[in-house]
Amino acid sequence: MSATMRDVARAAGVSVKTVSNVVNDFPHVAATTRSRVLEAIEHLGYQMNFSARNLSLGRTGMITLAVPELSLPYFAALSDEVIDAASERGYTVLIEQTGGQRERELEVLVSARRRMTDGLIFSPLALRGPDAPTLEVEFPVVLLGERSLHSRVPHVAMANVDAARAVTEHLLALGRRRIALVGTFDPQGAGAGSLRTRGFLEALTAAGLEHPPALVGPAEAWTRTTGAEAMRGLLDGGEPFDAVFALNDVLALGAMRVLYERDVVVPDAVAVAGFDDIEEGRFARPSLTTVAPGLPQIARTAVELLVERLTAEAGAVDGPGLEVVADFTMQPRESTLGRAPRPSP
Amino acid sequence: MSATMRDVARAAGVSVKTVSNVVNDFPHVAATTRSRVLEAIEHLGYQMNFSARNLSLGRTGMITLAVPELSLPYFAALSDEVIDAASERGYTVLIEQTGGQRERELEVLVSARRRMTDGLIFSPLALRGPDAPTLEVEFPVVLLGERSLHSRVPHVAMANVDAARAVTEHLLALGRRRIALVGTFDPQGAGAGSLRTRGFLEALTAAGLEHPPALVGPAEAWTRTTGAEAMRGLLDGGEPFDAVFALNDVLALGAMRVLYERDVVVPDAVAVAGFDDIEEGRFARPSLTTVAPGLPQIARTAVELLVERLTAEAGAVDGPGLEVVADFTMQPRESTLGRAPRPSP
DNA sequence: AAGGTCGCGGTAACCGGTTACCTCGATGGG
DNA sequence: CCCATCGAGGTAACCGGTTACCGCGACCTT
Repeated sequence: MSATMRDVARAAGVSVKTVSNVVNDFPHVAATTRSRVLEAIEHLGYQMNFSARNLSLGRTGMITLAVPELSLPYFAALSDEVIDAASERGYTVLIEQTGGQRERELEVLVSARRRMTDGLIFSPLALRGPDAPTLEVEFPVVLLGERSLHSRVPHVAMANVDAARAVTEHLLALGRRRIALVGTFDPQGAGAGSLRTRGFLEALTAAGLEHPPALVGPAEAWTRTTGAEAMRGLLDGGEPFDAVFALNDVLALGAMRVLYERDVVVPDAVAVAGFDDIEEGRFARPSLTTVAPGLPQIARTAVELLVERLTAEAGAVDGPGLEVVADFTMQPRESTLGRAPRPSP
Repeated sequence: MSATMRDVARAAGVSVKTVSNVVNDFPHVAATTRSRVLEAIEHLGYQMNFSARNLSLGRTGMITLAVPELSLPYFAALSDEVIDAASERGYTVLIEQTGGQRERELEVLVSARRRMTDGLIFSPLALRGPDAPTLEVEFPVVLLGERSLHSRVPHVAMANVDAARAVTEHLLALGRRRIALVGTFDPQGAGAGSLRTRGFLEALTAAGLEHPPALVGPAEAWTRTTGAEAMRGLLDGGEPFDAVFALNDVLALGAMRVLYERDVVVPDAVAVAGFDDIEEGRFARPSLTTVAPGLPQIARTAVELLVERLTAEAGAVDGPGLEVVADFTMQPRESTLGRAPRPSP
């Protein structure tokens, strides 16, 4: 079908080695030879066969990014950033959707598809401590999430506890005292939700407050729909509250929608805060107070760490469970502060 | 490093052909032989080398999906669906972001990275009629968009004109007469925006109305931010309007945000409608009237058409510029209808 | 002028699968 | 009882790159 390196070599009157030297920008090629080869390539419309190169080199130049679901804005934004960062380093990204299901998350680690790539950036949702040994695989892995899941694999983490505490302190500083939590209440776990819940409880405790169990709107999956359901449950439960901390932004947006439907004014009656700083929140009505977890930094760091391991000399030993924690930034907006006063014209 | 097929063959006391027969589920393998091979595979922890298989087969089992940007909700949802549909057919998806820039869109067609995959599902934004010849490539391509761009490549299109006419008719039926357009006004072009604009103008014309040029809020890129800017321009322009048709949902959401900031009540003073039916619109305040372009159908059809071409016998000639148009559905919501009356308890 | 060095490029083995072609033994029909 | 047929599995060429190793001429050194 299409031309091979041998064809090019023949056409240019050189050997395949020389052609290879040219296409790979090797130094020792005479200028005249180089141009002769390039001309032959142009003439024949030669395109390198990547499967052959990959087989020869023993690597593919691709990495897998495993996320729960692309239609969740946070993961779409994450993928966007990872693709760009990887692209800058010459890597191509293959996205795997796990749906946040434990079974599918485990499969990502062993699937045939994974073997087409050199390494894995993994954002697990359902994996628990006991699954840690499964992460002991023979290819480089970088985890997005806390080290608590596994101590020997590099992690890029958010400051979940600190950021959640900051958000909660923000609500407390505004005088809110009965803060409902939207999301799974599981302060003992190791996932992002558990850590954010811990930060939330820490802030309450520091303020001398307790958290009544009735002020939890449970949401297993983190979507707008489950956020809405959780809020309906809270409102129907009858326990009064003057603020809501949702474990992420889509939950918060789902909750805000229900508050609107039930004529509960935000933030006058109930202040709402989320987590993630997805763009949607900036344009919501009211705009959503949240915390930016440093997504660009997270994506770039993850790619850097992975590429570092991919290109490491055989002798290079990776450090003892490296963990990078990204910087976070509070984003106070209308859903807690209220609407900015309109300048009178 | 890791075991090869030859190692497995040796361990099982058979030939590589037999191992290959086993792993590929060939029929003529005796049960005892099969189990012996499987045992050896298990024992050695054998994993197939995909680069070698790909080289041998001349295909990779991967397809490229080229979209403008993953952080745009519509394309995130599209990617989600395409990945799942491809996965069901045994294909892996590699996502390429073009940023909607013509240069990068053209590069997708020739880039080294593309050559790692067997085919391309392409959602171009900036390509124009003159670029059509570039689409004449030697690998299968399925375009998302109208056939107008190129007649010999299969297309999966939305009913852009009809759907936009339907949305506009909906606004007209509600008594709105001065409808602003948010997005690029270019009824002559071939892109989605132009087609939607045509449908919009058709509906106006049919109602005996003209469209004053002042009622255009231009937005080159289709994002919340540009939608907001366009709306500011419209409001500052002073030309009164009682409705807005935004060429897609994120534009509409950006516009609604500005209407809120300027104390313009939606839909009482201005009704707003979008296009795409992204989930965000269902949870917006007010919820966004829009039209669902049949995204799942589009994604599945595109994958089907591409896979069909990838697996086609050499003799199979593809039809003369196949075009599939997905079904659309109006989604009237609060941004045009107003808030549903609360049932009194 | 002989030997050394360096730049340039050729030859062929190798990466790890797939598969055309072939062999061999068992079964069955005449 | 012999040969045709068929199922099972072996052998080796091939996919198209990379690269270790080697040869050769030109220029430099002393």
